[in-house]
Amino acid sequence: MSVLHMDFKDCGQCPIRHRAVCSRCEPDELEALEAVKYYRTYDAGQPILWSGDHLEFVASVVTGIATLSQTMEDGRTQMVGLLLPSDFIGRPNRETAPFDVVAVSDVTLCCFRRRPFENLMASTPHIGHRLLEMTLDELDSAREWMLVLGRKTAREKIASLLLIIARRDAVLRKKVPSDGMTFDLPLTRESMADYLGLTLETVSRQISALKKSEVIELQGKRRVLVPELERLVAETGDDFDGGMIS
Amino acid sequence: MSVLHMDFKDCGQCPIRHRAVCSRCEPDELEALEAVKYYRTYDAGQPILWSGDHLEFVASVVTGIATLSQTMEDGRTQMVGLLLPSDFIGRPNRETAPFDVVAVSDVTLCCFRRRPFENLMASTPHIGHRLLEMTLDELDSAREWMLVLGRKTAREKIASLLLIIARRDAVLRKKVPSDGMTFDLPLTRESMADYLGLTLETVSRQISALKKSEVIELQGKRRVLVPELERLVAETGDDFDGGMIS
DNA sequence: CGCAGTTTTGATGGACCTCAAAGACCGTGG
DNA sequence: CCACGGTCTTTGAGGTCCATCAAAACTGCG
Repeated sequence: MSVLHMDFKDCGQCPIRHRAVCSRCEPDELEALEAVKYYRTYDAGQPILWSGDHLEFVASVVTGIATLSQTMEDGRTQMVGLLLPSDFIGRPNRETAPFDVVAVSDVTLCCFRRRPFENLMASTPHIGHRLLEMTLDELDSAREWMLVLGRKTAREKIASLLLIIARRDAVLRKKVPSDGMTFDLPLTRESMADYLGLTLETVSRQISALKKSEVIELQGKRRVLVPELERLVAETGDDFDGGMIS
Repeated sequence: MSVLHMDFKDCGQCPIRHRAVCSRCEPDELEALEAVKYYRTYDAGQPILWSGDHLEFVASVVTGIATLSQTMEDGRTQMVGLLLPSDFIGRPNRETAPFDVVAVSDVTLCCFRRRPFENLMASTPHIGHRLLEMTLDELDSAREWMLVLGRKTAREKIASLLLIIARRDAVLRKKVPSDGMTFDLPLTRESMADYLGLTLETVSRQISALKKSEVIELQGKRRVLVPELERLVAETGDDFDGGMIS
């Protein structure tokens, strides 16, 4: 951990340098950002922010995975986003967090105190432009997910989630999703259920069903092999691959 | 219609001047925008954009209501957004429309050809800032809607939708939602079903049920009276009012 | 081994969907 | 004025998918 920590103290070495909110910055802008940034780490399972918390910082996810979720008083939970490396947490000009943010794996954040960040945004248009672009992408993803939540069957929901994870995983290792690929599920059955608007039992049953139909194979409980990508895509209910990864 | 048309040829007279993407612009910036804008109108029911269409313009809704939706090949439809006056359609730096846009009522758009708009955005930061702010708000709304779609019961979904429409209606007439207020449903039962991830029969049944429980009264099929706002809020499943309108 | 957390599997019930038909509303034309 | 058709809405009957409740199997770890 501390080794990594060392590594990206210098923005030039940062693993998310080319995708994060800072990706468009010129060297001098980067220097200004570098002056107000600091790193924080969270262990798997730890909360990062509670809904309603005062926002003292905004941040980029550098490593690890976090979830964005909402919970009703009676305990019903809906995950509203999956935060992967380079994704942005928080928003300028807002005092409080609108959702819960929880570290799913060990997480490292690159944080900026909110006020200085807001000032910087006003003076360096590249940050604002990139943030707009990222936010528009997030909005499209959220809207696509609304179709999954509102209209898809349990089986289609599972297939959709598996496909998304498969694609993101492929992007991370700079490969193209292909037949025979394998990937790890970063989420528990319960988290998957919270993402999909199902119960964990239904998630388990549908994964078993997809296995039985030979759409996927399991290597242990968390590792998935996709023999034929086309068959998984067919199970999502979408007509075709839907135009690549986000 | 043509009277209105005359009215907002001058941005200074525009009804959405203070909320739309142009709301932060200085007089000279407004002049530049004014040079590339033009109005288009659509009759109720007309499509404005099909998913996949080449985007030649971006636009603000000036009057009327439009929906943003997605349809699967087998016909299942999910509405992913409701576009009201001042809401923005399209996105800079994207060639094609990601969703269908349909006029629900008669609609007037203030359009900007996309290229000139993109250039303007690069030179006038106020537009980009406002668009970022609006997009972040939209993203929060979309995420809140994911909880409705994923976790709420049919009755809670209906109550949530009614409350949202009630609040937006109150904002439009510059009032505060209150006991005894009335408002019109701009959507058919089928559109409501598409918004809520239900069937139109279930929507109808749950509206009847809320009427029977005296949470709402109906004046005709499209006009709703809310005797006690608190009771409607209670039916949404949310703990309390959730911090005002967006 | 024994325990806690996670996952699977089974049995049952209920919320919502599907199919069907009747009722309400509205404009058109006789 | 009423008949007529079209659209929207309501209501009913029955079935299905998924939630709920319950218990067993698996996994990792002290």
